[in-house]
Amino acid sequence: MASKIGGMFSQTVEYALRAIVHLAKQPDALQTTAQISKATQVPSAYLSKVLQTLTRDGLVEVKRGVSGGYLLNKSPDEMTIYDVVQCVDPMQRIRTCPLELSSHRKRLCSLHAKMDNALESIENVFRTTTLTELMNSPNPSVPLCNV
Amino acid sequence: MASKIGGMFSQTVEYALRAIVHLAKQPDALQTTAQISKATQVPSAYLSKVLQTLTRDGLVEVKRGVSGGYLLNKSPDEMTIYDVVQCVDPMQRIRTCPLELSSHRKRLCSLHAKMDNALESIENVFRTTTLTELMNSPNPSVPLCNV
DNA sequence: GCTATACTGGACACGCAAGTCCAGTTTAGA
DNA sequence: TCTAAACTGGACTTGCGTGTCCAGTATAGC
Repeated sequence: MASKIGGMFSQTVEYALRAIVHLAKQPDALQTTAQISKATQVPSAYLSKVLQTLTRDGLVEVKRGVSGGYLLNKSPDEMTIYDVVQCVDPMQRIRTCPLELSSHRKRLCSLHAKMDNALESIENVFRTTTLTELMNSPNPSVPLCNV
Repeated sequence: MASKIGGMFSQTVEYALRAIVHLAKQPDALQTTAQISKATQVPSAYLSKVLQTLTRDGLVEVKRGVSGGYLLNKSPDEMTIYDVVQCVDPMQRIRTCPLELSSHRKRLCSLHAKMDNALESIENVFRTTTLTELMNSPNPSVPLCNV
């Protein structure tokens, strides 16, 4: 079992992002679980669960039966990393005191305020990165593509 | 069992930070596990494990036996949130491709580069926040203090 | 030195994330 | 209509994070 990415992101988030990026790169051809699994190296039985989650939230579209498969359900420039993360393993900003101290109800203490700052900065990165940006990055290594 | 803070930070990190902040506020008196547990509302048996970890890395000092307890081992302005996090539940920047695709060895693909950006921004917040800053924040709610 | 206080270390329990497996359902195409 | 391809849903396993408990050890103070 692979452990968490950077000690912060769940394995499921990593898998979902790989799958979504793969679908974004194949806009015209339905991709079966087996195909996505091969391309992304995500275990296929588990990938199947992840794709079900993505389907339930409408991020991907599914066609069952022979010659079925998955398709991205939006334009890649309308979908962000944040959308994917929120679908499979939602991050929540800290809005109330985890200790439920009454005096912290309205305003977080400095500790939790700082932790929430950290979450906010992640949220900013994720909300502003579309799939299109991931694919068109000047970075020479294309996601998932071993060339 | 309480779940993860913001879906990102482990419960252990939250507990360790509460304990450290409590110790920072009591620079002159050894604090027993029971005292810290009461102040921070961390289950004492588990807190004891967390304090052992903090002790092993030298963040706190322990004195055993009668009238023993724990003490912060550094000045509060020399210890950051990052130090505590790295001690109990280290975050690691993404430096190599989680898929181990050979072409990604030297340079992360845009997806993992973005995820690492997110980690970097957390790291920045945590590295630059000392315990002193947490205690002297203009924020009216003092950490852990229900007043 | 005795004793009560307090930490240490190991064993154990529980729940959830990750991962597998399979019987059931849907559907294109022959 | 039959069949094979492909997704669906549920049961099951495993490992780890969280959390408990207890016997052992260290030590201050009498």
